[in-house]
Amino acid sequence: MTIKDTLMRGSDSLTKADKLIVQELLANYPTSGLSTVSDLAARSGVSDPSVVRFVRRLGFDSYPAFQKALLAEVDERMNSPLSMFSKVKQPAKDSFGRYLEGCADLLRRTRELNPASEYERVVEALADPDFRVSVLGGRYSRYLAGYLAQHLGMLRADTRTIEPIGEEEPYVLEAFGRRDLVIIFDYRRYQADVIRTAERVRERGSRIILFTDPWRSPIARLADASLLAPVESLSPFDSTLAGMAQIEAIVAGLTAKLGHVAEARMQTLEALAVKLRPAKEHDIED
Amino acid sequence: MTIKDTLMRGSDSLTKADKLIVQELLANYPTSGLSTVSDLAARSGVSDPSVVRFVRRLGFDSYPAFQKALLAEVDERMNSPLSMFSKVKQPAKDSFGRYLEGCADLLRRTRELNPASEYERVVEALADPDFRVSVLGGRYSRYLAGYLAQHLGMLRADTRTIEPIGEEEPYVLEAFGRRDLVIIFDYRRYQADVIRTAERVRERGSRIILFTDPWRSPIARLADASLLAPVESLSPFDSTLAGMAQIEAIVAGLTAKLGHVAEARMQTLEALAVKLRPAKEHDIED
DNA sequence: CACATTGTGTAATGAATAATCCAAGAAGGA
DNA sequence: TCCTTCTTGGATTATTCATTACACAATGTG
Repeated sequence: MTIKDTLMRGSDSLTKADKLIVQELLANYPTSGLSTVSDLAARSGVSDPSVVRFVRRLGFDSYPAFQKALLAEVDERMNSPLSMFSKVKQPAKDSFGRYLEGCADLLRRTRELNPASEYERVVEALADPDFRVSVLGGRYSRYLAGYLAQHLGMLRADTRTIEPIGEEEPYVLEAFGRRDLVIIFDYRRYQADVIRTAERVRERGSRIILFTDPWRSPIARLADASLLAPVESLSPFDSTLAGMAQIEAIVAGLTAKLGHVAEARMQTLEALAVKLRPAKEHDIED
Repeated sequence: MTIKDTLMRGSDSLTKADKLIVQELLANYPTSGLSTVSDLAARSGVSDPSVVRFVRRLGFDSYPAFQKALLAEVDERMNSPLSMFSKVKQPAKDSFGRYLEGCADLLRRTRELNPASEYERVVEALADPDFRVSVLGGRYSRYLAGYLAQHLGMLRADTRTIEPIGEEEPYVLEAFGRRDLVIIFDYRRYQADVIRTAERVRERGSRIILFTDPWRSPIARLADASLLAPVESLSPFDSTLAGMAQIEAIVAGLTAKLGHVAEARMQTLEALAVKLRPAKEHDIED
C-alpha cells in the first residue's frame, strides 16, 4: 500500500490540480489510476498535462511507470488474503483519523444501547398519519431536529420544527393536544426551556419521543419512547453523531414502512418543486 | 467475478492459443489482463493478434473494452466493504442495527478518502482570525452548515451562516472579498444556486472550503480545500453522517489548535450568556 | 501596483498500442 | 495423399495515447 499511503500523507508541496487528482485517486482507488491519462484527468477535473506532471512529482518516470507500480500493488493485495485484514487494523496515525475512529466506536455502542423494538415504536408512531409531528431541539441539537424534520417532510404530511415555547406565547401551547407527536432532542447539558416545553405539552396529552444521551434527560420520564446515544468525543464538545445516525436509521425504517405511500408523496412534492423553479434558468442539477 | 468465472469454465470452443492466454490470465489475475496486448501476448507465448481475437471471442468489442470490464471487477472486489468484513463480525440482526453498521463503514471509508493535510489546511484557515467565515449549505446539508457554524461561533469571532445569494441581493455579493472564507456543503445532487454562489464569491477573491461527496461538486475546482465524504446509505436518502463526523473532527482540531485562545473566548461567551438569562428563573441546567 | 514565479490549459507532436491483412501452417476427413 | 477448414504469426496500418511546447492565468513579493 505504499502508493496509497503516499497519497494519504498528502505532501503539502501539492498544487491545487494535484490535490484534485489525489482525491480522485483515493475516491476510486485504484481503478482511476489504471486507465488512461485523459480519463484520470477528466475525472479529476484537470488537464492531461497536470496528470503527467503529477506522477512525475511523485517520483515516477512516466505515467505508464506509475501504472505499473499501481498494478503491482493491486496484484499483491488481490492475491494475498492476509493483506486485506492488515488494512483494517491500522490504528490511525493522525488526530483526524483518530477522531473518526472514535466516531465509529460511538456507533458501535449505539447499537448496544437501544433495543430494536424502541426504533420500531418510533417508526410506527411516525407512520401514523393522524399525528401532527413537531420536532424540537436545543442549542446544538436543533440542527439534528431540522435535519429530521426535513426528511419527515418528504415522507409524511403535517411535520414542522418548533422552538421552546416561552411564556409570551401561551397560544402555541394551547394548540397541542392528544393528536400531537413531539420529537425532542435533549442531550446534556439538558436545556431548561426544552424540558419545560416537554412538561407542558405532556400535560396537554401529547406524545413525546426523545433523543437523549445514556444519562437521560429528565424528559425521559415523560417520553413514550426514547433513543439513547453516546456523546463522548475527543474534543470538549459533545458529539451528536450517534444521534444523527439514529435519525437516518429512523428515516430509513420509516421509508421502508410507508413504502409506496412515501414514494407517491415524494413524487408529488417533486412535481410541485418543478413548478416553483424559476423558468428562465437552466437546471444544473444532474 | 464474472470474467474469472467465464475463464475458469473453459469453453471447449477455445483454440490452442486461447488456452494459453486463459492460463496466463488465471495465473496472474487480474494483472496480466491490465497491461498491453503485446505484454499479455508475450507472457502467454502467443502473438498479438491471437490476444485480440481471443477477447473478441469472449464477446468484447475491443481489448480496451475487456480491460474496462476487468477494472470494474477489480474495483468492486477491492472496494466492497461487506465482502470481506461481514464474515468476521456478527452480520447484524435488525434493520436498524444494519443501518448503523453501514454508517460505521461510511466512517471507515471517510478515513481513506482524505489526506490528513487537507484537514489541517481547513483548520489552519479557520484558525486565522483575519478571515470572516460564512457557512453555506443545500437543502439537506444546511443543517450541517448550521451545526458547524454553531461550533465555530464558540471558537472564533466573525462567523455566520448564509443562504445562496440570489440576483435580488447583489449587495450581499458585493460584500465578499479577499478576506472572506466561505465554507460550502454541496453533496449530490449538486444545487444550482449554491454552485452559482460559489462561483460569484470566488470571482470576488474569497477562499472556498468545500464539503462534498467522492464524485465531487463542480465547486471542487474553485475550492482551496475540499473534504470528501461517502454518502451511500440503505435508504433512498443520501447520508450526511460522514460529513457530520468531518465537521466534528474539524472542530476538535480547531479547538486544539486555538488552545487557550478558544478557551478564553468560550468563557467570555459564557459570562455574556449568564447576563442574558432571565433573572427570576432558577437555572435547571446541570 | 508592477514584478517575478509558479501553475495550468490548449494545441501540436511523437510514440505506443490495438487492430487489420495476408500468407503460412496445422488439423481433420475422404 | 490431397483437400478443406480453421488457426496462427509477421508485417502494416490506423488509433489512441502520453508527452512536450507555449501562452495565459494565478499567486505571492517587493
